Amino acid sequence: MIDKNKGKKDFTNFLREHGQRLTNERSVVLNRILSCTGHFDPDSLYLQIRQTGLKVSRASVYRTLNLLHKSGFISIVRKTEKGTIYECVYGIKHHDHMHCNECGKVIEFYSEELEKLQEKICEKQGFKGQSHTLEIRGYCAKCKKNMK
Amino acid sequence: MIDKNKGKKDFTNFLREHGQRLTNERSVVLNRILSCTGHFDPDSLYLQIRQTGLKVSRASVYRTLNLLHKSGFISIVRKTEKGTIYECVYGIKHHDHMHCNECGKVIEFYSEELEKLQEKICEKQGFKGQSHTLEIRGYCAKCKKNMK
DNA sequence: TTGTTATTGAGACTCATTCTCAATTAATAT
DNA sequence: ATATTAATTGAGAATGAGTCTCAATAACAA
Ligand SMILES: [Mn+2]
Ligand SMILES: [Mn+2]
Ligand SMILES: [Zn+2]
Ligand SMILES: [Zn+2]
Repeated sequence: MIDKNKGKKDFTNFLREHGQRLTNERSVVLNRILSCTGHFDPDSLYLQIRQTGLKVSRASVYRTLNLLHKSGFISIVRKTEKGTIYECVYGIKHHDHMHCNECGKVIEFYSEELEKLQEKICEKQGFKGQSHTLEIRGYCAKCKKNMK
Repeated sequence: MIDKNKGKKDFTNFLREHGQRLTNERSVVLNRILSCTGHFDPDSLYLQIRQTGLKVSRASVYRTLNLLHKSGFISIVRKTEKGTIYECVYGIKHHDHMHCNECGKVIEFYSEELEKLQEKICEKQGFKGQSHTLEIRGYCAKCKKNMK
């Protein structure tokens, strides 16, 4: 389970280093994304927050998401026609995604071998890799079967 | 070099199969993207076309780019705040990208080993991979040096 | 506390992309 | 070739995710 107190402390430190403050609004958004298990989009997040009775404006949600992205708490899963999809990566093992073109299902996977190979490829180019996004698109097992 | 005639034929076939027609406008856009060596965005493409004296509306450029994407002539490199960046992939060997966070340089690379490994990983999940996008972000050799 | 400065929120604004619909054009039938 | 039918185009309006403005407010340091 994710340690929210540590998260709060880490985020505060990030903000401090940039001359910024931990406000109530930022704290609310932070808490919400630390509770998110899956992928999410800004507006759903906003609505979820409002449903709990807390008041944070859309502008602040967007602003905070940008901060959380810069500080590495969340990462962008993909950008669709309808907006950006994020996921919380704080205290969560890195993984990549497969995306079913038919039903939209998302499969998360991790391969040590794949990570190592990417590092090797970066070295060959003199490139210092920091992060990466790999999305494999195609058909999940179920949809694959239904196609015949 | 890319065979534009074959390209035209292939695109026409795609359109026919969908009850659509190869118009002058679509032909102009197709020709332009087949001449593109690097990455491009819709509006630059539109302006390039206008500069050659040809008349194609923005709406048609966008519409045709969508068709070219669906038919596999172009692929989306990345979506930025400022819009979508495409590249022509017709008759061009697949590759992935490294992106320098500092200077914006883009390195294209290809690794047979990486492709094979991805296939293996897909099989393990019962997933039928069709396409993928891998973007590695970090620092290019030059920027890496300038950081110290 | 007090002073200083960052932050917030409502709504205006941006701008890439899509939509509308009357006029036009490609493909097909006669 | 000409008429028929349906797809396509373009100008500009519309959409909508995300950003910006700025007066009011809250965080923080002393
Ligand atoms: Mn994920
Ligand atoms: Mn490329
Ligand atoms: Zn599926
Ligand atoms: Zn660089």
